[in-house]
Amino acid sequence: MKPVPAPKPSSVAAAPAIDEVDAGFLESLIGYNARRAALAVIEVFLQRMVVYELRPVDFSVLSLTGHNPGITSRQLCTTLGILPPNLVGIINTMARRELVTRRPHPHDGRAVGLHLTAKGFKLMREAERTAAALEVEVTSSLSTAESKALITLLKKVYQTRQDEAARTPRRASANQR
Amino acid sequence: MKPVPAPKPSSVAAAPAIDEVDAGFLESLIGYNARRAALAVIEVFLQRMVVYELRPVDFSVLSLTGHNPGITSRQLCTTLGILPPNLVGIINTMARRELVTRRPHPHDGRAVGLHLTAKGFKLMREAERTAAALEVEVTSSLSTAESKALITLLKKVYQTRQDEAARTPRRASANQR
DNA sequence: TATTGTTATACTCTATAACTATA
DNA sequence: TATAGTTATAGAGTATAACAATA
Repeated sequence: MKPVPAPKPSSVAAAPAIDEVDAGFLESLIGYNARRAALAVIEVFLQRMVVYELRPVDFSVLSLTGHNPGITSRQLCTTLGILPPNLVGIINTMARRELVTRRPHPHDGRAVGLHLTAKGFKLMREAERTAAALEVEVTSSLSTAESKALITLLKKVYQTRQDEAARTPRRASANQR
Repeated sequence: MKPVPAPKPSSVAAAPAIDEVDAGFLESLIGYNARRAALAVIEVFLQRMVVYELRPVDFSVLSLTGHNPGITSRQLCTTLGILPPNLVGIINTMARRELVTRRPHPHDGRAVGLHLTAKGFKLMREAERTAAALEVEVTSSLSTAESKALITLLKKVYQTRQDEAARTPRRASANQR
């Protein structure tokens, strides 16, 4: 983006140098732009959540469990698009930190209901407040209407994908993301 | 957010089961929605690019090199937000596949200019066509105006983040996400 | 027979340190 | 001294297979 000295009118255009990268094609793709935006926001998220020792997944599990007392591992996996083996460690760590407890499921002996402790709820409230503040910051270049529109459009994209995947059963219900 | 059967007026609310997960809070966050949308689109992208043996990074490198002949590794890294050590293997593989060649940089003996071979250009054109087709598909639930708006809004989010990071030099220019 | 939760493990992606050649 | 490219390696994140307990 800086002013560049005019290219030497020299002869051999054999292997010219690039001074301004043209990423035009990539920037026309939803996937590319959505990934860049997600990474940019998550970068800030990571910084702000360090004090709570919460990674994005941890935050998601905390928030979902707080708003859905008794939720099962399976439900967390389906909602967040993560695999059961990878959730075990997350829950274990949170249990060791005394943020969540496992209680027997009311009518399924295989399943376990997850619940936040008082400490867990306190952390959830603080972390959600921080996330909400961060949200305002990250959307500072957008109007309120634009922020709402952005979220609506993003949901349309992934919910449509999700529905189509459900309508095209690969075997049963495709598990991930 | 779907209608939920009225809670049984039963007695012990000890450990109720969750039948519909409320992800309301998470769904209010740009980062969460952008990540979900990116993953949904990339999933389709992965499937369609299998025939070309191109992962998203490979595609990006191929496209950028095709549109910017003579681009350096450093420029690719900066543009795509990947680290130099992780790019080496990508370029090596693409060179082994005879898609790119390394040529001396016109006026910097340390740098190497990257160029597509004829085979590389052919693959780039095919892959870009596929990506463009996929784009139409993935935005089927959006109007043309909505698709354009979505991309504009996403760019606003990450370009603002990017600019602020540049204005707050942590040491020099913070390289990575 | 199918599903929940779990262990063990492999694979991919991303990050850090250190080296060389050139500027 | 700083930068471009590279090597080796460490660490996260994500994936598959297989098992016990329950449905």
